[in-house]
Amino acid sequence: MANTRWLDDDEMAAWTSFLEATHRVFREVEAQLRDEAGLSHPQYEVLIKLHGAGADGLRMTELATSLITSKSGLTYQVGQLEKRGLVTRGACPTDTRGVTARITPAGSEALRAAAPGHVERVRSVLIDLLDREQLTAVTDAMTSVNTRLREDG
Amino acid sequence: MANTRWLDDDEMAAWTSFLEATHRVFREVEAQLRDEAGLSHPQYEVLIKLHGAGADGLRMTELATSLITSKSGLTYQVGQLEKRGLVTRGACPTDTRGVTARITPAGSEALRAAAPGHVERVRSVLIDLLDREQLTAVTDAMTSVNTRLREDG
DNA sequence: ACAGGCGAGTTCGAATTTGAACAACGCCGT
DNA sequence: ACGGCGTTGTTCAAATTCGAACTCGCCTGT
Repeated sequence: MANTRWLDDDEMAAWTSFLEATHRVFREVEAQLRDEAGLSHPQYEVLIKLHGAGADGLRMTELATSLITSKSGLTYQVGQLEKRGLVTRGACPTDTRGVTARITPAGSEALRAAAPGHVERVRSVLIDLLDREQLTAVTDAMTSVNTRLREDG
Repeated sequence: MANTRWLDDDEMAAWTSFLEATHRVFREVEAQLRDEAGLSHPQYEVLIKLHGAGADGLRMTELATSLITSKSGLTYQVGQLEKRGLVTRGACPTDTRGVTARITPAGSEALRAAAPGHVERVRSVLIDLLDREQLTAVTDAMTSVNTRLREDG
């Protein structure tokens, strides 16, 4: 193996600032959702995806892939949401093995109730702290990362 | 309460790309550390901080604050590292209540062993995917976020 | 039609995380 | 010196997370 290409000052600054920011942002967002909406962030993300999917719902694997989470973790979270009546599980029409998750009216309502506080917190810990130039720069950089990482899976 | 200031397209793009990227990046980094170094990312972060602190070590609370983690979580992780001989806990000279954590030679060695693979993965999932301009833009934006969020803590 | 390989979801056990409660101590004003 | 309050670090129970193993159904080649 080749010698390690250590991070130079700029690279290290990028990594450490990224690390700190993500920890801070997620801590804040998770606290807000738990305290004000009674939802964990993973649960909120599930509801958002299912809401966007409409009446057809989504297969468990599609959901896990798009949320970048483990299959077992998703099974657990969907189970929790199902217990609370925010989500239903149904058979998949085209695949006997498949499970289709759908959001319920109660789930949509929970989302409607949670969204304002959530958005406000997202603003206060990230969006509103950046000017327009920084905002598009972040989007640009993160999109680059996502595009590359989607490829080799 | 005022009407919610919903996110416009650019703002939403920033948030969703940030969300996806952080999930992907952390998933990759954690997998690398677990598989190749037998360390969790939180543990690696503890070792890094203690390594940087030198022989004086760090108080538990200082450590928790700088890692942006909960006190109880840190107690657990330091306990794990202590079991494995990578860290020691000692009384704090200036405060009877205090506990000072220090990295051991074995801990430094574990860090030396883990670092190359870790850095390589950090490069491959983030640093090397950005050009110099994007790199500084990310640092700039994340530093803004950190500076603001450190204030009202 | 059938075997082998692959994919879908769940289950399982172990490890981890969190906030709240707790015991002990420092610090400040009186 | 002392009472009261904020801190420090740990403990606790409960919830969550992960990967590996597993079951069962799809699908391709022969």
